Amino acid sequence: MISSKNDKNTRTTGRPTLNEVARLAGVSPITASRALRGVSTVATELVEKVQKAALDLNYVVNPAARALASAQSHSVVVLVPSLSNLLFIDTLEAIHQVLRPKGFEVLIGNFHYSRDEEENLLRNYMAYQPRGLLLTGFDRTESSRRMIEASNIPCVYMMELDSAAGLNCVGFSQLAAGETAAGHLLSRGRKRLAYIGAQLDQRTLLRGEGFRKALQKAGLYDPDLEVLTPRSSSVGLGGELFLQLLATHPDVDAIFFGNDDLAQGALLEAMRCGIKIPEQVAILGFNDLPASAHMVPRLSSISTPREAIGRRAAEQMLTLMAGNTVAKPVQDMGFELKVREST
Amino acid sequence: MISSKNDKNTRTTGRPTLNEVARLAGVSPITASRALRGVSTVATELVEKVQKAALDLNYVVNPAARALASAQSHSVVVLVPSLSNLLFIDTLEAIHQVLRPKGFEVLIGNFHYSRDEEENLLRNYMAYQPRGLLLTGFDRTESSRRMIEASNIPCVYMMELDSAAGLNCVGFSQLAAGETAAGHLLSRGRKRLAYIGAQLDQRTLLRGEGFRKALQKAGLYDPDLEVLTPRSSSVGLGGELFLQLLATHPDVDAIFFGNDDLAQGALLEAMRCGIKIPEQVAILGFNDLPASAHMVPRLSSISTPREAIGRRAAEQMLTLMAGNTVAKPVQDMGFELKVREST
DNA sequence: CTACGTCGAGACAGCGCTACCTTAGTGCCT
DNA sequence: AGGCACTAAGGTAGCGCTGTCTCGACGTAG
Repeated sequence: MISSKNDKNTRTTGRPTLNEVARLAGVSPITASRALRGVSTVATELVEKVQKAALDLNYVVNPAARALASAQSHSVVVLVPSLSNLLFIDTLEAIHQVLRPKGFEVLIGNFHYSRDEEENLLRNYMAYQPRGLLLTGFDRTESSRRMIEASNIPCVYMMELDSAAGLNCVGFSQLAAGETAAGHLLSRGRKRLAYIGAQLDQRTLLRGEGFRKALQKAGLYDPDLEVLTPRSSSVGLGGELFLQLLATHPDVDAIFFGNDDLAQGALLEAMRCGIKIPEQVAILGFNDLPASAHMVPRLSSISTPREAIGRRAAEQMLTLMAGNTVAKPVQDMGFELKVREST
Repeated sequence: MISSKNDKNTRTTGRPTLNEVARLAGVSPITASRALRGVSTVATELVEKVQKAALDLNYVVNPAARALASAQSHSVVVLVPSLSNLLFIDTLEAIHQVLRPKGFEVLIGNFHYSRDEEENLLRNYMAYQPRGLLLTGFDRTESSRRMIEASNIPCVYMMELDSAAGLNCVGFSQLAAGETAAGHLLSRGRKRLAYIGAQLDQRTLLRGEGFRKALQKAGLYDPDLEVLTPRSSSVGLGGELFLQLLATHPDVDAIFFGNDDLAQGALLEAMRCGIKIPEQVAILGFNDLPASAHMVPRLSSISTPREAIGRRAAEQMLTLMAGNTVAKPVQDMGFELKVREST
């Protein structure tokens, strides 16, 4: 019944199959499969023969067939809240760099800082039976959480640590970053410190919280100087909020911005209006985006290890996907205060 | 032999299958398949029954099995030269927006402006038997070209038009953009016009070429005022090149930058050094990045339809993947000169 | 009332690969 | 010397889905 299948069946892909490789190498298909996957129980000599045959035929596995037979895909889903500020690009790049060489396909989803959209993406991407999930932060819908739980797919959380309870996560303490920001501005002798944050994602809020706590401790907290808006972070918005704040509170002498683009916008508006930075107002940014060091004056900022987080998270994911547990599931990658001219 | 498979076979995914949906709906598996795919030869009544059953069971197709059986994946590969300036993000987003709702999976590859890396990505991604290729520009290795040709996979080229010969492409004329830039600066009465470009990708070169041609026509072309560097485009680099050029050619009175980040860097350095923009030097950018309108002075720029290009390219791809030919394979999406304070 | 075309539904088989089990072969202990 | 654990290779079957062929039911024309 197997005999001759020499007719031109249009259902095939036309590409060489593992069977042909095996035939050419003079081994059974299953041995060829094992040889190419690097399963240990194949003699070195045979492995070489198979590899040569595969090369000769220009063979590449059919991922669909592999996924079907093994009930496992080779894809890892990464969900990020935004691509349009450069924050997550570095992280994504690093993830690619680690995962691609190991044969994993990276599926990127952008949920635009929307919990519902994240849930949607999650639901959609679950269909691909991903081997792993790389998620941003801990703030998500209950359904999302249940879906992740129920799926039993290894999951690494990126960017935050503050609410890591027995989860695998790689990031830094957003709270501590906020405290550091406050500490730095206080050390400059400032008394009227404001926080301006946009997007209002969990991380922005946590940074604000850290900032607030530090100010409370110093007895300098004023809720009026906390400007939060759900609008999305941008240079234009930064300038706008900066001017608004100064108009209503002319005595403000330091501002911590939740993201560098906001701070950059503030610097530009300050220049336009002749407001002296840092003499009148000290300005501190967050994330240390590439342009920040070139602003006038050069923007002080808290530099975040975005690339390192991506790399480490991907490495952790590899460990988890191999069925091992991670020795140190919570990885604090820290952050670094870059003091420049604006403070 | 088929009889009872009631034992817990670990090879299954554990998710509901089409068979179970069919059983619940009281139809044959193949009918269920057709019903869910929207194949026309199924009675409306049955379609509804199947859809209800699928919903009840929370059924989602197994893409691997589908791909294997139909010898067709549902993935589309998009290769872009960079993610780290915002250029291609808008395009990618638009592509996602069009392709995802149609059930296509978007695989993103970043080739970092390297032809070899693009070839590599192409080779790797070919293994997934993508249904379509969305590529950036026409400048690639001969092997890449052959691979694309041989694969017989529909392909849409984005961003450029200038060398579109019978290919499907969506973009705008980079040459014309360069000419427009020159025309604008000339209309401001400038005589010593420079072009500063980085990265040296095909598009940057084409814009330079358009710019040069226009200057030659005006009899104002000076090769010394053409600064090209393979270094990657950034705010810092822009400032650096700007200062260098002014140091060696203090008489320059207008500069067209190949990308806005370079121009932004120039504006910042100019401010730092007290160089009056546009009085001493007019500065024109390219791409109209979000921050440009907020610079001091506000940066004039040529705005490019990045989002529209992505959308249109994806739509074209849908047409091609459906087996149809595109009525208008070359789509010129144009560009728009935004005149602001810097010129 | 019969013949024929059309259309909706099902049976069958197979896409390319790998999990599982079996078999053959090796060395080592009792 | 026989049995046992262990390793290396192969045989078998099936992952979940869809392309293709087949069959039956229905409606219309002669």
